[in-house]
Amino acid sequence: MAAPPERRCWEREQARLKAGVVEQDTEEWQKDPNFTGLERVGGVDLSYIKGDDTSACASLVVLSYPALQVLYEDCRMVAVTAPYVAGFLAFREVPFLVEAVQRLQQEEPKLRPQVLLVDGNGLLHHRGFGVACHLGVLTDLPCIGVAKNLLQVDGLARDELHREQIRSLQRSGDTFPLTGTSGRVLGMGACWVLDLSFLNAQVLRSYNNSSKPLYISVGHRVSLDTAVRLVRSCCRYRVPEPIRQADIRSREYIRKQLCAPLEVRPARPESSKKEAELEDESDA
DNA sequence: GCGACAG
DNA sequence: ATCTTGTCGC
Repeated sequence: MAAPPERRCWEREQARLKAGVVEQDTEEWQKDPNFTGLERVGGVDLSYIKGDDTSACASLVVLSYPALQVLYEDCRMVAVTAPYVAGFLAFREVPFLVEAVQRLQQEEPKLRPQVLLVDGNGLLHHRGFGVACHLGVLTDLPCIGVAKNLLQVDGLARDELHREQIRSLQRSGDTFPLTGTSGRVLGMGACWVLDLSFLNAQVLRSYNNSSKPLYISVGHRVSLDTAVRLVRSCCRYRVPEPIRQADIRSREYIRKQLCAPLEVRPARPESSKKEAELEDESDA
C-alpha cells in the first residue's frame, strides 16, 4: 500500500528543510560550563480538548535562567488541521509554535528566548528531523527535543536492553546513549529526578518501577552534550521547567475556556417544563 | 499478517 | 494528547 499523498508531501517538505539543520553549538553561552550569558529559556507545548481533536491551546513561555522564573507567557486557542501521525508531529503542531515565536519577537523582542525546549524529538526521528529540528530551522533558534516516551526508530525499542539501561542510570543518576542499529547516537536517555515517594513501602520494587526517563535529542544549533547539560539544569521535576510551565499553563487555559460558556449560559426555562408536567397530569 | 507508533 | 481520587509519606 502506497503512503497517502499527503504524507509524501510532508516528507518532501522535511527533506527540504533538513538542509538547514545544525547539530553544533553556535552560541558562546553553550560553550561555557555554567552557561554564563544564558538568561532566557523558552518552552512550548500544545494541549488538547478531550473529545475534540481540532481545538488546542498553543503556549509559549520564557523563563529566566538560572532562576527559572516565568518572564513571558502566551496561550492561544488554535484550530489544528493536520491529524496526529507518529513521525509527522511537526506538521500538526509546528505552525502554531512558529506563530507564537513570531508574536513574541514582535511584541516583546527583548524577551526572545536564547534556546527553546520542545515537547518531542529532534534528530531522534525516522527521518532524522523531528519537531524540534523543524521548529529550529523555521525560527532560527537553538532547539532541544525532550520526549517523555521513546520513539522506536533505527532499531531502538523498549526491549530488555533498554530496560536495563534505565535500571543502571537510576542507580548512577546519569544518562545513557540511544544508539541506533546504524551505530549512530541519536539522543540520550536521562532521569535526574527519582520518584522516591514509595521507597519505604517497596524498597526493592522501587528500582524497577520508579520514574521514566526523558529522551533528549538535538533539535537545532546545539550539540547533544550541551542539550543534555541544559535540560538537566532546568529540571526541578522530571519534566524540565520550561516545558512543564508551558504544559501547565496551556492546560489551565483550556480548562477556563471550557468553564466560561457554562457560567454565562442562561437559566433553564423551568416554568415551561412545569407547565408541561401539569398538562400531562391533568390529561391523565 | 501483526504490532509498534513523539504529541 | 486525554479520561482521573484519593492516598501515603517527607
